Amino acid sequence: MTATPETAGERPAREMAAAYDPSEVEERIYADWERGGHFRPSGSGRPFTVIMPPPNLTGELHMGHALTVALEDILVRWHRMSGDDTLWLPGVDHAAIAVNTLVERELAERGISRHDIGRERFLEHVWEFVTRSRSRISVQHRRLGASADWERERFTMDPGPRRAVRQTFVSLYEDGLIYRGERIINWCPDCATALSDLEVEHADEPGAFWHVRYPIADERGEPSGEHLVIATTRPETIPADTGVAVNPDDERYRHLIGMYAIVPAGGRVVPIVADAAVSPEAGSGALKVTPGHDPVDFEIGERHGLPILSILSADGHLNDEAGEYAGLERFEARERVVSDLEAHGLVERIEPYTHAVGHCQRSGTIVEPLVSEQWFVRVGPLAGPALDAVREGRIRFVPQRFQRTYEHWMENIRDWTVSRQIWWGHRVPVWYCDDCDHLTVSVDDPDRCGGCAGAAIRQDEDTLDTWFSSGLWPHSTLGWPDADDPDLARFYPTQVMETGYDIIFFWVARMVMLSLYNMRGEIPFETVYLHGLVRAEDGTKMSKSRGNVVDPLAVIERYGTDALRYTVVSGSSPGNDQRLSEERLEAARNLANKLWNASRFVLSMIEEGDDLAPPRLESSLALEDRWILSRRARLVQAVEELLQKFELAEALRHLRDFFWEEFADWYIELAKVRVRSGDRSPLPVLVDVLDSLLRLFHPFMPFVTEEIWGRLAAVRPDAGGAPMLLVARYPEARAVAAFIDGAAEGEFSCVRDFVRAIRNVRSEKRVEAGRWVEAYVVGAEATAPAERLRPAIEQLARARPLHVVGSAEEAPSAGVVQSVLPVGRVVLPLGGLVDIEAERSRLGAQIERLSTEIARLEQKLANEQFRARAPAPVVAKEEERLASARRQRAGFRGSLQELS
RNA sequence: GGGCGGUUAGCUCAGUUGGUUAGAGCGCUGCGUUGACAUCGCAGAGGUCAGUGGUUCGAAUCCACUAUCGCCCA
Repeated sequence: MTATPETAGERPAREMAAAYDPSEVEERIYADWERGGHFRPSGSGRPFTVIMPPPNLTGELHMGHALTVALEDILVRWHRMSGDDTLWLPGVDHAAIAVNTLVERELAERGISRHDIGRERFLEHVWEFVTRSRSRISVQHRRLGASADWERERFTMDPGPRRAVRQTFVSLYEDGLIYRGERIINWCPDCATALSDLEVEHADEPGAFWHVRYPIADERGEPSGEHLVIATTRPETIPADTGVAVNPDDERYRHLIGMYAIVPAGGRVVPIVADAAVSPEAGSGALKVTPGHDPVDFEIGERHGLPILSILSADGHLNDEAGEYAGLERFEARERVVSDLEAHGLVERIEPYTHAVGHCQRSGTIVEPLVSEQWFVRVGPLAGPALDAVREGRIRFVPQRFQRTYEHWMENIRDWTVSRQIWWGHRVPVWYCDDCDHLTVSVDDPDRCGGCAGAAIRQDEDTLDTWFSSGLWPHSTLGWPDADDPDLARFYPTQVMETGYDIIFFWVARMVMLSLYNMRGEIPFETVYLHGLVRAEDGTKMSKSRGNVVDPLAVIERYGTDALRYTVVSGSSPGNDQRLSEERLEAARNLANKLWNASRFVLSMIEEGDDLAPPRLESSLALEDRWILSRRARLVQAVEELLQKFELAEALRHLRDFFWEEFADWYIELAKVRVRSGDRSPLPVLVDVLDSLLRLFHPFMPFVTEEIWGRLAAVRPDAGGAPMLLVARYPEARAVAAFIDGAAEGEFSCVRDFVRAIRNVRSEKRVEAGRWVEAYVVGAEATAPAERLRPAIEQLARARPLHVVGSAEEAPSAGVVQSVLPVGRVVLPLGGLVDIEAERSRLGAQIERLSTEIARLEQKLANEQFRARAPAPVVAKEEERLASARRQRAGFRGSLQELS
């Protein structure tokens, strides 16, 4: 065939490169979307709101963010295309401690400490950093394809959210749910601030039990000559001991209760008390009580009126209270105390001991429990409603198992330390008065004391835990506390909160508590969708210290955004971790390319004058058309159901399978045959199914689909007048349900089996791929469809001449290779290629396989219990399988007989 | 110590009301490139679904126990 001159109709395709090049497409398309204002809510339809978890200011976006963006963008694009009034509100978190530390470190490089320059100057430096960092995050989000409404972007330090923080603090204070008190808290000497319990990570570490002798004394402090052995893991805290405790039921020590002990470092005489909290099994069974530096001891101390000694300063060095150890760093002090004790013969033995040690989540430093005056949120009263909302099903977890995790935490909740000794963040809105004791707690900066009206007031120096402001995120971003904000009325409560399971307590739980509190019982979101971690290829957690962090932007450069999104989404089953690998990224890139090329081909087939109106259900439709349209309808249905159930990866798998294995591998191949013979009728079907596929795929792989769809729309504009794919209508199951055609599917699958059977025989018999072979298709009931698709079978199986016959008698039996199928058989007269012996054993093997199958089915069907209890369709199915297996076996037996 | 999750092909993983002969990607084997795609096509090999016991007509799926790995909480 000679090359024909290109027709005008081939124009759109000829512009398409032979391979999809994301770098040429993505940024241009994103700019078009944004310029078109398509990320704003449409203003009509049911509201659908997602508030984006605000990434930390500090860093580059990582794979976790990429997954978040991908999952949320899928939901958002799907709802937008479904006609909902969709709002995806992005934001950024000020990451108080992290940023404070980062900027301090930058300054330290220039030899400056924040205290040298003061609060105001320091904050200027921070804001400078904030501006740089925010723009970087924003660019990264756009590269990921996030269709978020940037005009509504919020920062936790914006005036609105700031006001929300203050209002919440004031309300909680007035309701008695926030208080200031001297309590034992977790102190990070590195960050020089208090931390909440959640910010402390426990890790088992090898340490030791130092068994130390405490001499016994009478009330005048005179040694009695006796001593008591106490095991401790932290000997450096001995100078802060203010008591010794034993279990009241412990026979060994009962006689010592009421006596005194001499603290072996410092020589203080302290009382020996009885307390049930002491476990007789732990260590020696006697406990040194250090209320200033241990949470359990703090409580024991309170019960027995023991004084609190605090020997540690903010930077982790011992202070003057530690006497001779003052000025030593805490671990140096440990060594010194131990060596002094040893010198005095007071160490009985040292026992290796592995125990859980608390580390600062940010700096990794070992945290010190110490007594300090801080602000606390009394969370108990907030936890009740937060539990109810979940138990009553008003808030739902996906996957559901996390509900139990949430409930367990809520049920055992403890007061929340919210003040931090750093400057970056929301400053505690409390003013102290130099003239009276009154605390002025106010939303607006006061100029005089609320108690005595004096002007000598000072604001609290501390700032609030970052999570305090992010806990307000679902409503503070929508305008609260301004009750008149139209966004709050329209978009609250939100529908989905999608985030990592690792921040259920930090964030999700607190959002529920604080939102219910501020919004008078209205929930912040209906569904909490939790995803897992994106791990490195070897299954380890990505971390800077391991150096195995994969940068999403680097991946995008190499594979494209759609490939990245496909990879992380297809690998994510809710709540489970996944591993990222080069292979999976390559597979995803290949899919994008396949989509591109299949589309390129379909578009290239379109000619001027082709009727491209969507196909309608008519009897004139060819079998394969009815088949693919039926399959599409089922696909639309499956995707719709799966998306509703948040089964995004499963929906994507259905899409991929339909596209690749049905549309590309079969329908397009069949269409080629017709079009080459001059039949234009497949065009409307090709175009329409491609159009649906682009729409269906779009939320998952927005760029490649938008790019192709633009070319498609140039020849067949959207019926609804959509200017771009992201605002075109998403296919709905309801609209295509009528195309479901079981008969067409059944007939087509017979034809497909015939083609496969012929290919199979050819391959087994090593017939050269290019060679045409004569073949018989024995159709039985499938004769009519086989006849109708004769040209397709010829082409796809490279079988010519092809004889379609009704029964086996009409096909030759000598010198042939046969394959018997459930619906019929194929017969290839391969003459010299046929090895009779090989053929005989091949058929024998088939017969044996079928016999086993038949025996199994017969036994099953003979079982009265099965017939009585299994549902009728299941029984019928098994019967059909049995009949089919018997037919096939009969066919093989016949063939075998004819061979001899 | 309490709770949760994983264990399915060589590797990474799907498998959501229990019902064909358990699937995919990658890898592997054979064949294939003049017409969408070698970032591809066709054909194929490969699994006692961690183990044991139980429930059931029927179990990868439900229950119990065991082993092992991991996570969270204390």
